[in-house]
Amino acid sequence: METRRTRDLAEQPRRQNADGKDVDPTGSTGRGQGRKTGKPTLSDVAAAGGFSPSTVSRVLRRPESVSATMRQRVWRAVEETGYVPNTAARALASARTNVIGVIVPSVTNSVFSDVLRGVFDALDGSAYQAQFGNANYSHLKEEQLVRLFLGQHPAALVVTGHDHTPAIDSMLRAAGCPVVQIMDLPPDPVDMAIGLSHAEAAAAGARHLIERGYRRIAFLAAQMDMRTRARMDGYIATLTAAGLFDERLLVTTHKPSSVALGAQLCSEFLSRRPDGDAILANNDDIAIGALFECQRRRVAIPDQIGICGFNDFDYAACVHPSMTSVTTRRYEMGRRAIDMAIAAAEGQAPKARLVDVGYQLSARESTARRRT
Amino acid sequence: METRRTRDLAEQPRRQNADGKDVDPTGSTGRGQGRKTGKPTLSDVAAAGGFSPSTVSRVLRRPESVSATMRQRVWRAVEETGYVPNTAARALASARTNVIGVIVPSVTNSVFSDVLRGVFDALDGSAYQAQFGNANYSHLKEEQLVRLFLGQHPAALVVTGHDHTPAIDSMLRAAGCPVVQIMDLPPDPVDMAIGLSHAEAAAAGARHLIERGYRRIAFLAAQMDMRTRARMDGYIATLTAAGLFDERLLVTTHKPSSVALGAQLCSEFLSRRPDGDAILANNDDIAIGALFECQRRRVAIPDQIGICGFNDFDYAACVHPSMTSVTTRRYEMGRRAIDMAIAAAEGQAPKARLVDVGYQLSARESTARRRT
DNA sequence: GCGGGGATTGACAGCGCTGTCAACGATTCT
DNA sequence: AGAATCGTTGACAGCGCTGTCAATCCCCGC
Repeated sequence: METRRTRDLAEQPRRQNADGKDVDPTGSTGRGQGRKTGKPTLSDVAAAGGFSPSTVSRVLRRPESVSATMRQRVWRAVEETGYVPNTAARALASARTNVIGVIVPSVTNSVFSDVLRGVFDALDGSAYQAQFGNANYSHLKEEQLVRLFLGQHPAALVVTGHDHTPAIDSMLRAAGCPVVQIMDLPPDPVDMAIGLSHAEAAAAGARHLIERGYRRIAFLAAQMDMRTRARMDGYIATLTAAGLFDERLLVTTHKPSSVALGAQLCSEFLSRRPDGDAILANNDDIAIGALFECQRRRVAIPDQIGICGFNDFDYAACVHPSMTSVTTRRYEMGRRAIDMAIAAAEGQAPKARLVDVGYQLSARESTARRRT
Repeated sequence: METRRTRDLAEQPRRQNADGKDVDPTGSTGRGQGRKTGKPTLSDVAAAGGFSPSTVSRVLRRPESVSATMRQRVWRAVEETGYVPNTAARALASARTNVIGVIVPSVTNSVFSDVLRGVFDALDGSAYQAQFGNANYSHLKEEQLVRLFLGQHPAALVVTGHDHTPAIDSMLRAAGCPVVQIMDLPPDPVDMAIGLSHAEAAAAGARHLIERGYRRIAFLAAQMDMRTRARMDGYIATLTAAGLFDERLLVTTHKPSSVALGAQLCSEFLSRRPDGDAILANNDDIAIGALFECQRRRVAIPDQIGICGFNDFDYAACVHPSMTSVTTRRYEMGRRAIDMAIAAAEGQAPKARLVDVGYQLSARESTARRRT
């Protein structure tokens, strides 16, 4: 803190007394300016307006419990002093905060940036704020974050997925605050959950490809997290049922998902199975990478190879040829998760513990093969 | 809080006394378990181990100021009680926090998700955490956020850009904590800044197109924020200097940037200027949207139209034809901004107040026109 | 063998706010 | 008119932690 001494503008009257005499223009009993931070406190406001700190607190917390005249006077005093409540003091005294912890496995992944947008929008205008944790697809990191967040008495916690370690699971179940699991439909939700069945969604994509006449359908996936596995399961089940499954159709890696990686996986598939005729991608970035790779190789889409992505990012509809994808409601999950968390934090009984936001197959040109 | 009663696992011994008698196994003077939250407090740890709360606090804050034996005993007691420090109490007592406020204009925009990734990585392993604010490209919202964040005594503040309102500017200058402005090179930094000259970077893109023989070069832009304007200025200056500027080459909108919008802007340009031969896009999503639109119209890239994007997102190199773009170091800005903030928060003098991370032109196929 | 100095540890008073309870009119009811 | 009631406001004791200052102890040199 030595590095910069910005002048403290002291926008408000600061009854500083360099000579030791107490200067209190209001003549009230307030204890004067806050000693530590220099910022006006509740008592300063009370002193300035001539009422008790309790009243000021009340006006700020539950205005309806104070008479209209008093409310007006307090508001004026708050403005005059430029008072800003001290979050830490409030949290300490009330043993609660307005912080909702949100833990996602990645901030880079477009999937989660859509979720975060929903979160921000839901929070906007509410009295709550989010604290984000990036678990980096690591259980260890997730555990640290849950511990850290819970230590701060959050109003609620939003976590991604349901494949927690036992330690995390028991911490969540003992959290003492509402917990919302997002993205999945856990069989045994900790508290509340909002998501979709990734297995079913992927199965729908696979079924679509089969219906369009494709037979040798690869599954391309990176970042083998739980949702990816669930999608793979849905894919395998569908292809097996149709008598089309073959181990060599699975092209996966543990590296994080990206467009470049999609191109790579596509290359691998085409060299491994030169007769391959379709791709079900675990994510749109993989799908679009595969699409570009096909274009580079002058492989015709959708006639030689059909491609179905997953998630339906905004560019899926824009590429040429436009890309078929399984649409997921990521924004909605983020938004409603926070709505549910806030409602629960305020004591409302949840309308539903488990919300299925579903999915939707958005068929476009990349799978529009003429039936064979 | 009525909705769910998760059992409080009370992982640690909780000297609860239902019958009113005080049960204190240690026989020490500690005041027993915390009444409010039920969680163990500093005094509980002290009581459990038989030393004073001050000592425990010291071991946690500045271990080197305590004897090795004591340190060991305290650590053991902390583990036994499962003690987790109360952030609010610490913040209140010490009038400081370990929170670094980070305000960005958008979380959806890939530009900022890269920055955030840098922020998360820099924070990881440090004792600090971030609190994010999404200003939504609104000065009003930004002002609220700055006020809100500053009210919480952050350890530092990271803000985007430098076109703040006077109110924000004076709040930042009076912040009393380190402030890092990112993305730009402000002529008069509030405190510290890390960024690049968007005008120069865009000028480099424009120069590249001119060198490649393009003459009727459009500037496509959405989300007319300050950086977009700076880029437009760089573009205009370069084209004007080359005698190539024409108002009708500017195709802009205030809508938020997206791939779909890029396609739209491209359409508009092509219909407005059927003779247009190149596009300098303000952002890669605009550029890629334009590229797709050209493909849809069977306009040859790079021969009929050359396209240069901005930022160099990971897919720029993957599309077909691969896309020329001006590379910016977004991850680095996020990462180093936090490093600078932490260093300053810990009293170190900044190595530099203004850091220019530069840019780089990544020439690829989309501008590889045979010279005319 | 005793005083001085440094290294450790403990005591204590808040940090700014909230929740609880008491006090105080102003009504309303009997 | 007196009692009971309601609606408001104020007093006060912490919430759990830290910073400061005082107390204690140990080691050394004279």
